[in-house]
This record gives sequence, structure tokens and C-alpha cells, in this order.
Amino acid sequence: MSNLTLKDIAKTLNLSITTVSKALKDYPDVSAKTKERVKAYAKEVNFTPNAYAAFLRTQESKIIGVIIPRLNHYFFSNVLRGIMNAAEEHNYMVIVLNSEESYELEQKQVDRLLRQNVDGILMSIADSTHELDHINKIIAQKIPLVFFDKYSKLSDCSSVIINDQKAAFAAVEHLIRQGKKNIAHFRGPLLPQNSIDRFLGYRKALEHYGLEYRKEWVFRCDDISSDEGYAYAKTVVENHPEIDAVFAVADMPAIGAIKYFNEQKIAIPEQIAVMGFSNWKIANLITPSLSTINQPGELMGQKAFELFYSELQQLKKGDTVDRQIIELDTDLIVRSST
Amino acid sequence: MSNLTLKDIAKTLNLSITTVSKALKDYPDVSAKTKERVKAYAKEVNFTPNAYAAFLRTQESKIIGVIIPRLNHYFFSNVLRGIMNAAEEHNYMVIVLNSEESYELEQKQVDRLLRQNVDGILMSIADSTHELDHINKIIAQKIPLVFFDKYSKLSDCSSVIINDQKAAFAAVEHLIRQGKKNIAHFRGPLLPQNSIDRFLGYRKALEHYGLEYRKEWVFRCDDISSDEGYAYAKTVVENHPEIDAVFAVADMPAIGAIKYFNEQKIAIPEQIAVMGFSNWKIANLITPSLSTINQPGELMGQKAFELFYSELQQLKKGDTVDRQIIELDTDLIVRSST
DNA sequence: GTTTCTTTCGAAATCGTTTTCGTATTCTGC
DNA sequence: GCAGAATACGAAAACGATTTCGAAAGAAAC
Repeated sequence: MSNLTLKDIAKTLNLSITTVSKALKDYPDVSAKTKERVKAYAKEVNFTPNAYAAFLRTQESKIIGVIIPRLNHYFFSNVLRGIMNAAEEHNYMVIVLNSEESYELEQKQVDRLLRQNVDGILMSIADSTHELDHINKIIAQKIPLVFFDKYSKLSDCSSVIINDQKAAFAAVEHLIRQGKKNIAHFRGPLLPQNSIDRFLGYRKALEHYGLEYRKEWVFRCDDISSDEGYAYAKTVVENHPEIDAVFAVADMPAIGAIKYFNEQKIAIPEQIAVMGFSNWKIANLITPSLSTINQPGELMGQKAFELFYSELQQLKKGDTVDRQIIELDTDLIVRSST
Repeated sequence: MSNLTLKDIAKTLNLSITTVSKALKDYPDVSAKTKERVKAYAKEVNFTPNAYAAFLRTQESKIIGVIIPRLNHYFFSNVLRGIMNAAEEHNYMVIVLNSEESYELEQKQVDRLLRQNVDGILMSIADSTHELDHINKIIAQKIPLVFFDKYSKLSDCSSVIINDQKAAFAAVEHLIRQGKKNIAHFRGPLLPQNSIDRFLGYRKALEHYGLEYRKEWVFRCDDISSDEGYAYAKTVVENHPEIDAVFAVADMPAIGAIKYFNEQKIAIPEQIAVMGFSNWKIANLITPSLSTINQPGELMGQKAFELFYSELQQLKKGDTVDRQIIELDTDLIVRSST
């Protein structure tokens, strides 16, 4: 019942362990008849080779590690789902670790995964990660590494990303086309590339449409929280009444802003329009529903796994791995807030 | 550099593999001097024993499996976080699998975990799970099993749960104390115990406060979605104008209802009050903010891991395991929707 | 000086699988 | 009937750590 071994099968079938193992793996030097017999019995008793013993020889754990900065974020949950479904198809297990956006924790989690001898690592870099020793350690060990969403421009690894700058441009362009002229930006923290790129997309759109960029209309959300959005919305209303639209780095600050505007009975989008980024589930549930940019989370996870898998195959063949960067399309989702 | 072994250490220190292994594990039959030498060197070269080789002897994988019905649910994300943090403290890795609320998939995932030789399984049963063969398989293999949130009344396992009935009672009691007399219930599907218990709590509260239970005021949300809440809110307004409060089985249907009431300019909570269940992040962000029952997700995850760990220790000592059921407290969160 | 007891170490078996290499048997062609 | 090739199987050595058991060396006791 509980986990029988090759030895057990060999004994009952009066064969050697070797032959049983080879029969199950379709080695050419086992007769068709014996193969049949072994496979039939193996299926009957529901035999599965012990993963740990197998590892000792093959050095393949059939496990990948995933490090994400935040567990309870809708977007990352979706990515995780995409990864897990793709992994399942290829019979891979997924160990999930959490960096909590902390550089130190991220280093530690990388170490844990390396110790576990995972076959590959998929990760989204923490906002606070400023050095890449741990990343280089992975690369040095020749373990496939794939970034998703938040990557490092400094190390050339396979990545699945979106074009944040282009997406932000589209978002702001939409606001402009709705007739908005004084568009504020609730930007993210200074470090992660996404936050920078979205800010650059904002600037680029203003420039492209001949609108003036004003530093005092940019507010920084370090935690990307709804509270920050709420607070800045208050600042906007009280100190910058000329502002007629807000483009936020993420849905959370946008929703916080909407909450404040709702409370103040400020008409959205007539008096002030609000644009988010990410298309969290919640975006469609608030009143007014939030216009935003859709990030394809599940697809991103799936592609990330596929990149890992292809790198692994190349490594096994001894080829040099060619690292790819896949840029996924985003969609402008227009709802009632713009 | 990359993963040296006991053999390597033994060679450089001119000791046997045995002695090195024992020194690292503080066996009494190694001299203090040798222990020092070995440990110092091991730390210097950052040695960590190969988990797979160790497993072959100890049969301990230091990995637990977690099966959750939905990955991108705020509540389960929080539970996962609690599990992962607790696991990390005890140097355990976590393999996460997804049942998508499907009985078939749940069975498959259990099989995968058993094949992986995890040291324990923590799971929340899928809504559609109606048989327990896979559960019994786990128990038969003497692998610690802990349920969280959604458990099975039929198999006695350690569980971490909330008292859904009591919590629902408190929610409805609150509505009654606010002066509401005609309280509808958007209940969940027929199968999972939570949904049943919340419904029973609703009935009990009505009964306790001398209000009539009316079957036609109970609406079933099979998907526990906001769309269902929205649709039923419409039904309520159009067909049951006497209803002055809604208690929903979860935040999602409650939010859907609020969306509809907002659109119809029905005053919340004056004309109709709305009560959710779970306290998702979103509950505090909509307008009006949603009163709800707080479920302590992270704590639940932490406790679930601890139950597993204590069962494991008992098993290792050869004791009979005593299975516990931990009931966590919920809080009534009163916001603007009631 | 002989015996007994500690202390400290190492040889070797083990976990379950994979894979190399060797051997026994049958088959082919002449 | 025989060399040579093809076919079918098994013995045994890995993989890396753990643990049992035995043995050497020194200390203690008489």
C-alpha cells in the first residue's frame, strides 16, 4: 500500500531491479513482453518512483521555486496561478516563497531554494532590492532564472514583462482624449523600474500632446496603498483645484482617491477623472467603476514557466541558453471613472 | 562552490564522513575539539546537507503541502501567508497546490503531494468534495493532516476553523439591533459546511429575536460572486420592497448588492443595510464601506501549521496523536453599510 | 601487569533509483 | 557446425547523508 519500491516489484515479478526500472522507462534492451508485464503490474499497484532517490542520480528535483514580493496581491495571485497550472502540465511542483518586498528576505529565500536544489527559480524582484549578488549566485550555479513583472535591468535574464511606459502612455492619452488638461500623477516609489516607467509614460504622453509637465502635480505613493491615494486626493482638492484628472500608478491609490472624491461629492469623472493600473478585481466593483490598465497575470505566469522550461531543455542538451524577454500586451479598460 | 558534500569536508579535514556528520549533529561520541573544527569549517564553506540524500534515510522531506480551493482570494492568500511564515520559522518549505474548488483536482493534488513524500498536508476542502477516499488515504499513510476554514465533519482531523454559526448570529443580531426587521440572506451553495452554518446562524438569530423566518427571503449564491449579489439585489428591490437589510454569506455578494443599490440611489443603510462576511481588503474601500465579519486569515494559517507540527512531533515519538480543533474568534466590524 | 571501562573515531550498511557494463542466450549467415 | 551479431537480462556502482556497530587507544582499577 504505502509506497512500494522497485525492489518490491522486482521480487513479485521475479525480475531484477534493473530490468524493472528499465522496463518502466522504455529502455530498448527490455523485451516487449517484459515491458508489458512490468507496466501492467506497476499500474495495478499504482507505483510511482521515489522522487528523492531519483534526484540523487538525476539531480533533477522536478520542483521550481517562485519568489513573489507580496502574497495577497490580486495581480501576483494570478501570476502564481498561471505558473502553477503550467507547472502542473509539465509535472512540476512549485514551492512558493515570499520576499515581502524586502531585499534581505529575498536573499534568504534564494538561498533556501538553492539548498532545496530546485530546477529553476521564477521571481519578481522586491522593490528594495538594490544589489544582485544573490541573483548572480543563481546564474553561477547554472540554474534557470526567469523574472516576471519586476525585473532587473542590470542582469540579463529571461523575463516576462509588460511595457509599463507604453501602457502608462495609453492611460494618460485616454484621459487627454476625454478632454482633461490638468492631469496629476500618483506615482509609485523611486526604485522599482515599473514605477519609473509608468511615470515616464505619463511624462511622455503630456509632452506628446503639448501639455505642460508640472512637478507639483506628481505625488509619491511609497506603499502604493489606498490610504496614500485618499490623502493625496485631499491635497489635490484643497491645494490644486485646477487638477481635473488623476492617473495612479496602481488601482489601490486610485481607489483611495475615489473614496475621498465620493465623500466630498465631487463628480467623477466630470469634475475629476481617475485612472488606475492593474485591473484588480475590485476595480469593477466600486462606484464609479474604475478605468484602468489590464495586466495579464495568468498569462504572465504561464509564459514565465515556459521560459524556464525551454532554458532547462537547452541546458540539458548542453546548448548555450538564449535568454528571451517576452513583452505582453496590456489593455486599456475604460469604465465609469474616466 | 556549488554544493559540496560531507565527503569533501571529510577529505579536507582528514576525517571520516561519519565523524563529520556526527560532529555537525552534535553526537556525544565526537570530541569537543573535533566538533569545533568541523563546525567552523562547515560554516566557512557554507555547507548545507543535501535534503534529498537526507530524506532517503530519515524519511523526512521538510516540505509540507497546502491545498487551497482558490488562489486569488484575499482570505486564502492571508492564510497562506500565515502558513508560510510559520513554516519558515521551523525551516519547512511549502508546496502550494490549487484545487479550484474541484473534487477531482483535489484528489489529484493529494496524490501528487503523497508522491512527493511531504511531511504533512494542510488543506481547505473544495466545495464540491463529497467523498473522502483521498482524505482517508492520507490518514492511512500516517501523514499529519490539518484542515483550515473548510473542513469535513465526517473525518476527525485537526482543524482550525471559525464558528460560522456564531459569527453569522452576531452579524444578524447587529442588523436587528440597528432596528432592521425584514432581513434577507444571500446564502452560499448547499454543500460546504460554512455556508450551511452561516445560514443556520441567520435563522437562529431571527428566531432568538422573535422575527419570522421567510424562505422567500433567502437567495442562493452558488458562485459567491458579486454578480449574484447584484442580481439578487435587483430582485429584492423589485419583488420584496419590504426587505430592509441583507446579510450576505461573503463580502463579494454584499458588494454586488451595494453596487446595485448605489446605482438605484437607494440609501444605505437607511433604506437597506448590507452586511458581508470575511472582511476582504476591498470591504473598507467601497462607498459606503461594508460592515462585515473579520476572519483572522494569517492567524488561521499559523495555527494550522502549529497543529501539523505538534502532530508530527507526537508521531515521531510514537505517541498516539490527539487531534485538536481550534476555533478562532471572529470580530464584528461595523462600518457605514449598517 | 592484567583487566575493565571510557572516549573517540571509522567501516559499512542503508535509503530507492539510475545507469554502466558485463554475461548469457538466441539468432544470423556461411 | 561455428564465428559473429543481436537480444534480453542482471550485478554492481554510483548519488549523499545517516546510523549501527565495532575497534583502537588511553584511563582507571585491582
